[in-house]
Amino acid sequence: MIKVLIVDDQELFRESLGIILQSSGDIDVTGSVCCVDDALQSIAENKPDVILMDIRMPGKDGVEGTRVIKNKYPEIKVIVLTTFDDDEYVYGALKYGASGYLLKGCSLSELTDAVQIAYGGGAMINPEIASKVISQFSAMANSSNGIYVDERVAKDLNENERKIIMAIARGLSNKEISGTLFLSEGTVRNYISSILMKLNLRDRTQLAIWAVQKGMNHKR
Amino acid sequence: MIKVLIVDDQELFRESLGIILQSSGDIDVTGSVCCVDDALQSIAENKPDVILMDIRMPGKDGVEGTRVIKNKYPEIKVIVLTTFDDDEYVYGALKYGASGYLLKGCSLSELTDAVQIAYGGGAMINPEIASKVISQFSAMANSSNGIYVDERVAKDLNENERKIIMAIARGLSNKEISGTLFLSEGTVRNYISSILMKLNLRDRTQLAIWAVQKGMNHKR
DNA sequence: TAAAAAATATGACAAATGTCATATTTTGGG
DNA sequence: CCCAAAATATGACATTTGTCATATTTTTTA
Repeated sequence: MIKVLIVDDQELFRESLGIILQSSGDIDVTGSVCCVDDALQSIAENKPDVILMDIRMPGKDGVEGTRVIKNKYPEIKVIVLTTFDDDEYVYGALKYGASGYLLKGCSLSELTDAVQIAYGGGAMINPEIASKVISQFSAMANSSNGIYVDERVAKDLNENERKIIMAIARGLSNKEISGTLFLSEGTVRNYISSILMKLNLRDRTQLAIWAVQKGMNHKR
Repeated sequence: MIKVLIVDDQELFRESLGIILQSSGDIDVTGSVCCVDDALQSIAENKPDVILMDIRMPGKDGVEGTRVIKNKYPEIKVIVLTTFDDDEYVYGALKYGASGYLLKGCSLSELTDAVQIAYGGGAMINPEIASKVISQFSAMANSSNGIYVDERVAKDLNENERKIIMAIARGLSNKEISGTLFLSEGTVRNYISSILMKLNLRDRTQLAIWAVQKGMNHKR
């Protein structure tokens, strides 16, 4: 029996999904909660093998949830449930080690397949999503490469900082950046210094790596 | 009818696959060739919708093949066939826009599904491979970012050079690399200097960017 | 408008990086 | 064993990078 926890803020969806899965044979739904915090509680109690996690939720969203959970329980597999137009979330969740990505509109058998595949160490990605991943994927900041940046900090970088990061991620030197952005070289250096401080990185190379993985190395 | 071209150097595999697919109903195998060059010929004649391409082939391999074909015929879908331990190739092919990645050991129905999904604009990735993609995927080198390295030169980098590049792509300093690879810091610097020369790049940041985009920033 | 906040700049400095010429050591044929 | 090639090392050097304290300028706002 594979122990499964469902995390979704819509009670109706959550409960009915639970009932269906439960009746599908080799799946044991050990919990069904509405948010990440409740999930942590339930995990501690029941130690599920696989977690089905909605991506859009009030409070911590599924991406954050995946991060928190995989961080604390790396052995638990997380399958992310999403609607078709949730692009922004896709890469984040994969980055944190989600074992799959399923459209909410998938069939029951696809879902149970995904649970079993995830349980076995594989990953299931809906074809529709896979093509997005392939075409748009830029990178995963995978903690195994040592470059980790707090998303919240990354979020409130201002316009200039972003421009400078993009420039670095395209391989420009300080002098070139200075020329491009019409700032003195010293100012550019100061900006970089402060960016590195904020993101807790050591040098422009680490910054470039992070930025490339975030797909920030493209004009437009 | 979906027109399919098979590219694989093993004649037996290629021919039998062709026969099976042909008999599966809505697939029309318009060609079955042993190498990329022959494939280009066949494409010109038959304009297939989907190409099944082996990854290991003498001459141009499947990655190069995907690149060449997608470059000339972006509308043709390429599904890459691989064995389980072909990690090195995976990211390359996806980068060039492959519409799927299948283990050669997959079932016939998985294969026909994949063809249909690819034809419809989706992408099919074997669960086993998907998990690798998720855990190791690093980035797609999109030529629009200005860091270009001659593939032929890149190909004959030796073991140590690769190790150093990987280290740089993970954000390590020269001192750290020296410690990791048991070389003196000076030697590391010399290596880097020569790598930069070979690849025609200016500094470690550009090298890191390139390497990350090639997916070289992961252990093992 | 005056004060406060921000953006931008400067210069000094230490550390890291990249280049080069030149050893020294290791290794694989012959 | 010897030699030549390779891998590795060293030191000197110029440049770039990152940090910091401290201006100067511009913008915002009270």
